[in-house]
Amino acid sequence: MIELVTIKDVAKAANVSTSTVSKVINGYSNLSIETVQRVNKTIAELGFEPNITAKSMRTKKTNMIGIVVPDVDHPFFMELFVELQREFSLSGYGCFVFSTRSEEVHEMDVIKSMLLRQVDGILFSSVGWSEQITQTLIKISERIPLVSLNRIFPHSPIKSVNIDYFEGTLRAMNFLIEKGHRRIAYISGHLGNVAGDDRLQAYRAALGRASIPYLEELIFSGEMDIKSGYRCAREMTRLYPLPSAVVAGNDAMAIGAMKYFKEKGIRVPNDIAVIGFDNIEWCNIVDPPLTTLNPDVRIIAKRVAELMLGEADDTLVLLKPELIVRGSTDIDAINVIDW
Amino acid sequence: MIELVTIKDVAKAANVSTSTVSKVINGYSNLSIETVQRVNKTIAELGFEPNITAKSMRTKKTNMIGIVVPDVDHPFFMELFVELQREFSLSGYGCFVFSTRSEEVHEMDVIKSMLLRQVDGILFSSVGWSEQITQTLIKISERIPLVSLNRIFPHSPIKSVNIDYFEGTLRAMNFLIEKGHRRIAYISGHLGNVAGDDRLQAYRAALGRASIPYLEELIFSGEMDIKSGYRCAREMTRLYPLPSAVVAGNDAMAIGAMKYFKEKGIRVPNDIAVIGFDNIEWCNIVDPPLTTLNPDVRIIAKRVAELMLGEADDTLVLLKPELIVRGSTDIDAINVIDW
DNA sequence: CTGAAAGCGCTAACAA
DNA sequence: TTGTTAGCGCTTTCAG
Repeated sequence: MIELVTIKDVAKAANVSTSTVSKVINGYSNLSIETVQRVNKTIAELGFEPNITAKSMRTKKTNMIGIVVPDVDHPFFMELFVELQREFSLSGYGCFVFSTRSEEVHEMDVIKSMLLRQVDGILFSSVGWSEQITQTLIKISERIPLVSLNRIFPHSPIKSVNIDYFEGTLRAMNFLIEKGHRRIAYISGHLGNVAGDDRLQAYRAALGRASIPYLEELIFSGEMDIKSGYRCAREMTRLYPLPSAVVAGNDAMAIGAMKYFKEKGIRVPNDIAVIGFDNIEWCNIVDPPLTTLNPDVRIIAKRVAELMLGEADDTLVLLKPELIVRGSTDIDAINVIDW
Repeated sequence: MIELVTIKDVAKAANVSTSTVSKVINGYSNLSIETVQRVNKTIAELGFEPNITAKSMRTKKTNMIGIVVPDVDHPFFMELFVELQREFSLSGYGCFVFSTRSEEVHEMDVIKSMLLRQVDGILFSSVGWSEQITQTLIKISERIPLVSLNRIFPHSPIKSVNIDYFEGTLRAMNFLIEKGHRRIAYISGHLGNVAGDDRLQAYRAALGRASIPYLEELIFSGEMDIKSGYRCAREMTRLYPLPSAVVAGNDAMAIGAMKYFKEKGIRVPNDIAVIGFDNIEWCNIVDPPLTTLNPDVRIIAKRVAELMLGEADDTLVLLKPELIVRGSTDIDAINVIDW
């Protein structure tokens, strides 16, 4: 089961050369059936398992994909990681995850350790726009497939899979505006971070189209986590009048905000409607269930794998998230769960 | 930044032999200061990075740890993984995660892929008690360090880190009994799974000590996830009278149960008190916040790393979880969050 | 203190 | 159809 038998041992036992064994292992065609059978039998008998490290060294392929996310702890990236792992394992690849902890300073370190591990491909989810990192990534992409999540690198071999945050946020805003909301707050990710910017633009655009003035005071900014949402909500309650709705850059912040509102007796959605982004599992657990945009992690993972493994010709994928209406915006939303 | 410069290039450029470069890299002592400096300078100039694969091949060490959990999706294992990764990276190790999806049938596959990847150590969280797996693990443990989570392998080199589920459950039960609860339900993990058994025993023991009869009808069993908790709660409401408290094998099931109660207008803790196990982040988010047992993931990760890397002499670690009282058992629990 | 040489386990021309 | 040979990039005796 667990041993140290090498290709050499197999060769000797089967009375063939090591290269023949190698060919059998790798399924070459020009081999006599008889030989193949004999070698396979010996392999089974000796319990031989090819040494992947040695193989990697020769072929310069590790069959490992590096996945870089801002935050492994975050439910969205967690769910994404699980799907990616599933997806890549279908093609015989393993996955490493690395977290930049949402800080640009860590991005270079993470890149270094992946390169050190000789990954065959990288999925990179950027935090910021640092020129140095950008150049490094472009350079890397000339050697190994690099797919970027939610950031486009023009004029480079870097392909990208993007959630259409603009469209998503627009949908959320239009939904609220159609319901009559006029005073809508926005809880953004860190401004200047990749995670923050275009969602906020969509917020502005939607207001513009509805001729609602953009008010600086309605914009809050956090770190994409529950705690930040909670804090932003606290800030928000200093406003008078309170906004009638709030859109958050992701579910975690929306959930944090809902928590604060609940503590203060502010009712969701009666006093304030809330919309998140990501459709993480917890949207269904919180009370009321959270209305959100669903980017469909499964599809994302599939597209990423396709681009990475060269199974698709696209170089840029843009995924439009679907609005999922639940109790945090509609008091009588029917939230059927098939449990 | 990203290159293909080898030890050979460095050697040539620095006018030394490859073995000298190797020695410099690995910090050998018997080298003239002058040489070391020159080599280091060249290394920097050429931007040389040692090829870890080649190194692994020679040293037969990959510096990778394999982590096997029943379910990566599960918040508890997620949090554990993050901590383990942090902990092991301190010693220069990377981590793979593998999920057995809580099914014994997948355990062997997972073991195989880890072995194929030549991991230097394994953390294994068992699902069941299969004899075949047991034997395989013992065999592996004779070659590489194997640490088991929550399961003890007597008479083998397998060390283990264990959460004291018995003690924890006892604490939960005693807490409830002291508050006057007599009719206490229990939501267990799958019986026959490692995750299920001793917690249920503690439940029984606590009842026994308080001279409360054990009733089969108060025992429910699920799959350790939210959905299961929800379903068990649904079953439970068929009972008359409703139990005044329920203890769940983990937080996810407790949270699922709370969700069902909420939907049915059964108030927690007024109508029924709820206690979970794990102290995952979401305990603070749900409403009311969930009383639970805290096994301290951070400590677990630390101990695991110690045992794995041979930094501790223990062979068995037993961690007593602390009861954290929140609103799901005490209507006026003060749940201070330092947000 | 430094270098030559052998080899980790495997693959891939190239020959036979 | 099969075997010979030459490494991949690094470490590690062992000589010098």
